[in-house]
This record gives sequence, structure tokens and C-alpha cells, in this order.
Amino acid sequence: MTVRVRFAPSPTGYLHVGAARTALFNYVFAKQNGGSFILRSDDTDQARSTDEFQEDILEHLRWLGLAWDEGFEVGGSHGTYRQTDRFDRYREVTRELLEAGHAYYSFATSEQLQEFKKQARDAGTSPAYDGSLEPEIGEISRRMLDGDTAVVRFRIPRPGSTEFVDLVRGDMVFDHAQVDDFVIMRSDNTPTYHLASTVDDVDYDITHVVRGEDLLSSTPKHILLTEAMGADRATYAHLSLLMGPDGKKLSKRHGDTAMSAYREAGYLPEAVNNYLALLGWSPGDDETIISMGQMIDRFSLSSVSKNPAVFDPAKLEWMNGVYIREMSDEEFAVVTLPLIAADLGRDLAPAEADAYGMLVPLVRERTKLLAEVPVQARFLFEAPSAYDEKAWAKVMDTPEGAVALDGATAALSGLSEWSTGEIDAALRSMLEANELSARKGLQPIRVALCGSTVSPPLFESIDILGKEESLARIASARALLASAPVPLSRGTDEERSDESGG
RNA sequence: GGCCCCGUCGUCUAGCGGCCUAGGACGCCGCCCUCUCAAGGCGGUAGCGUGGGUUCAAAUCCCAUCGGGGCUACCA
Repeated sequence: MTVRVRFAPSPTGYLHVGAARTALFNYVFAKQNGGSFILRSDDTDQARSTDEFQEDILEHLRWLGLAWDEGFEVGGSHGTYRQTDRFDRYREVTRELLEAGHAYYSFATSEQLQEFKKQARDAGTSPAYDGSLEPEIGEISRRMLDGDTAVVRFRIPRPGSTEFVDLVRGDMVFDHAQVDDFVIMRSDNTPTYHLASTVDDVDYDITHVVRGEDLLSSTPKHILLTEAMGADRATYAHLSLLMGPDGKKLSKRHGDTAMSAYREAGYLPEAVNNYLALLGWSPGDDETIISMGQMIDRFSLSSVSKNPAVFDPAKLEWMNGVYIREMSDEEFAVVTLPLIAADLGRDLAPAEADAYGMLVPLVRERTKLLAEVPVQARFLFEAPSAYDEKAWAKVMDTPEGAVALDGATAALSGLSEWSTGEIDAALRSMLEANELSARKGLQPIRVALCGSTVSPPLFESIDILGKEESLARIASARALLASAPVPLSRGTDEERSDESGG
């Protein structure tokens, strides 16, 4: 038997991390078994479905590299793989179900149903609707002739129960007393999710339904429907849900749940997949960083955890840093160059791109999110438009500030050979001559060049920036320092006392 | 309320009756390295929800209890 699994999102929202995990597990399971991963659009809720959401889902599945073998847009032998294109088929199945007595026209109003459920709740009994509110057969004919609206309900065989083995959870038993006669056709003659999804799973020969735990209680409905159609049931596996830090089902109020937000922040798809895989599954040993290939080799639904997992952005961020450090400098340059161009609002000149190439190894190893890169690299292309206020007060506006800048100017302008090693040596002897610690003597230079106390390593940065530009920036900072009142004795100043420890 | 699922460090997990004075990872804290920030190295912090059983022996099995989650729509 060829494994056929499907990911069937409803385009009623952006692709969120929980859905992405479900897609990933389906993908991995399919690849492991040499099967097909099918993408379907369960868009029966026409009021809430939009093309924009649909496009977002497709785009981010592609971004994650979860390529589907068959289905939406890529095609296959089952049409468009979009449920709104298959209403005729669902109506056909409904007719057959009606004729076979598996389904019936239901006239019970929502008010009646609510009252029915309320009574059951008050009595502490099962609130499952069993068709007991429906009119007599003669009444039904009269009402239909009168044009009263009705829905079509699937008739749950009672008494009885449905048993199945869930690949994640084990043996399941659902007493039919707890299962509603559920609506399969709405009064506007459109199918509900339960009908459309089940019919598609049957028609598309889906062998394994791997989906979220929120559908676990609906599984008896799907199995009963499948068997009423005379088809073989699929094997089911229900994945636990993803939670927010508060233990509640992950949703927008927990911050970023849309995959697009992670992509934009500069997460790598490999890191996202790796992290998501570890939410509910583990390779078994103490490994944390695991490639898609290894996942496919070692994955097993039966070893997927049954408990819900809290989505932890901090760990994802750490993992992204790991993947970034594993990139080659070339790859890193290729993906970050456009980000830098966007940040600057212009393309880089060839010389600038070369300079950036030299800076890449330095920036790459201190990057966790690609979106941080333009900030780190900006100094290379633009002189600081302003100096960080705190930085200025802390390292520049001090007794050592002017000394360090003047010393650096002298040391650097005297260099005949411009290299990191020469710069290093020259600045260090400058520090020694002026009895400055590296911390106190180098930070003013860093601020002069970058505007901030945080930057890539200084000597390399000076080297890459070039002699002329470096000296010019030091001169501008020195000029600003000279024009401002420089208090020479403020030993009790809070900022100063911070430095005394260095 | 009813039904269902789940319960190991703050978080993700390993564990499937003795290898457990519970292992790894993230986070956090400290130290080292160090021109800043990272990275890296070393060390530390912290957990089997609770109560009963079963057993020579339980995180592992059973029951109860408590807690969390899901479903209970003409939403999926």
C-alpha cells in the first residue's frame, strides 16, 4: 500500500506555526514511507476563506521546503484539490447517504437544539443530538412542500460505539451516545467540513490522516461517514496542540504565530523545521540539531509525544543562531545583501559589496536573526548619523575620550601598511603610551566609527572601513567632543564610576 | 455539565520495573576567554502534581484525586 497523506488547511487565516508543524509531520511521514504528500484546500467556509490567506499558506509551505507531490496548484488526478470546486460531488454523496438512510433532512431549529442541549446538560447526561426533535414523516413532506429550509444530518447508529487505533494515542473508543447526528449539508445546500473532508479523504485514497488533536473527537464521525460510503477507513494520528507560554492554545494574542513573521524576522526555514520537529518528537538520543534527512530516517508517529507543547521563541532563536553559524560566508552574504540594500534604500557599489564580504565572517558569527544584520553592518556604508546618547556619555564624554581619539588619529595616520595586524599593534602601543586600558581606550574609537558601543571587532572593522574613512570619522567625533563642554572632573558621576571597575 | 486527551526541571524532552542520588537542550546564574557584543569553554540552578495500592524494587504498572487541554456550531 502506498502511503498517501494530506495537509488540508482552511484558508481562513495565515499559515501559523502549529499548522506548519502538522504539515511538517505529514511531509516527513510521507517521505519516510516513499509516499505522497498531498495539499488540499478545505475552503468550505466561504465566508471566512480568502485568496490572500490561501496564497500565504502556499508561499510559506514552499518557503519551509515542504513541497507537496500532488494537490493544490501542482495538480494530480483529482482536479483542483479545492473543495469549493467539488460541491457537486458532495451533493451526490449526500443524495446517496439520504437514499441509503444514513442521513436525513433535519428541521430542528437552532433554538430547539439549544434547549435540547441545555436540558441534557442540566440533567448531567449526554448532550449529543439523536434526531429526537424531528417531525413525523408526514409532517416532513408537508414542510418540504411548503419550502421550509432543512439541513441534512448524518444519522449516528445507536446504540453502538466506534473503535480505532490512533497511531499517536493508541486505542480509542467513542460511545455513540456522545456523538451528535451532525450536519453534513447546510440549509444553503453547501457541505460542511466533516462531509467535504471525509469525502475527499476517501476519493483521494488518503491512507493516513495526520492532524491536530482538536479533531480527535470528530474522528468517529469521519469513520462512520467513511464506512457509510462503503469505503475503507484511513488510519488516524492526532498530534497534540501547540500552546502559548500561558498554557492556552496558541493564538494571535501570544504574539507572533504567523509563519510570515518568522520569515521576515530572519529565521531560516531549516531552523524552523528543526525546532518544530522537536515539539512533540525527539530523535531518541540527546541530539537537538537534526537535519531534514535525519528526521525522515528516524521519525516515527508512535514516538510522537501525546502532551501538548509550549512554543518557546527563545529556543527557536538560539537554534536559528546555530544554523546561521553553520552557513558558509558566501551563503550568508547572498541572503543578507538584499536586506542591507533595503535598509540603505539603495544598491551597494561593487567596492562596498567587497568590503561587506570581508565583514561577513565577523557579522555572521554574532547573528541570531537575519534582520539584525543591517544594523550590525550599517557602519560600513554610512558614517553614524548620530551617536548613541548613552554610549557618548559613558565612553566619549570622559577624561579618556579625547586622549583615545587623538592617540588613534596619530597612530593610524602614521601607518604605512594598512592591515588588521598593523592596526592592532599601533593602537595597542597607543594605549600603552597613554596608560589606557583596552576597554577605556578602544571604546571611544568604536563609538566614533559606529556610533555605538556594540560593533564587530574593532581592528578588523577599521581595516575594512579603510584609513581615510576611519580617520575622518574619528575627526568628526573629536570635533564634536571639542565643541561640547568637557567636564574634566566629575569623578562622582554615575557613568564614570561604572568605568572604574574596568 | 458531558465525552475525550494529557500530566518528568520555567520551557522542549530522554526515560518504557532495578542501569535514575532522573540524562540532554533552551533559558537563567557564575567563572574563563576577551577591544564591545556575540560565539566558545567550564560550572551551577531547577523536575517525576498529590494520595493510595501492586512489587524485593516504581518516574515507569493499577486506582483515586487534583491540574491542564480539546470537543460539545448550518467553524474547521
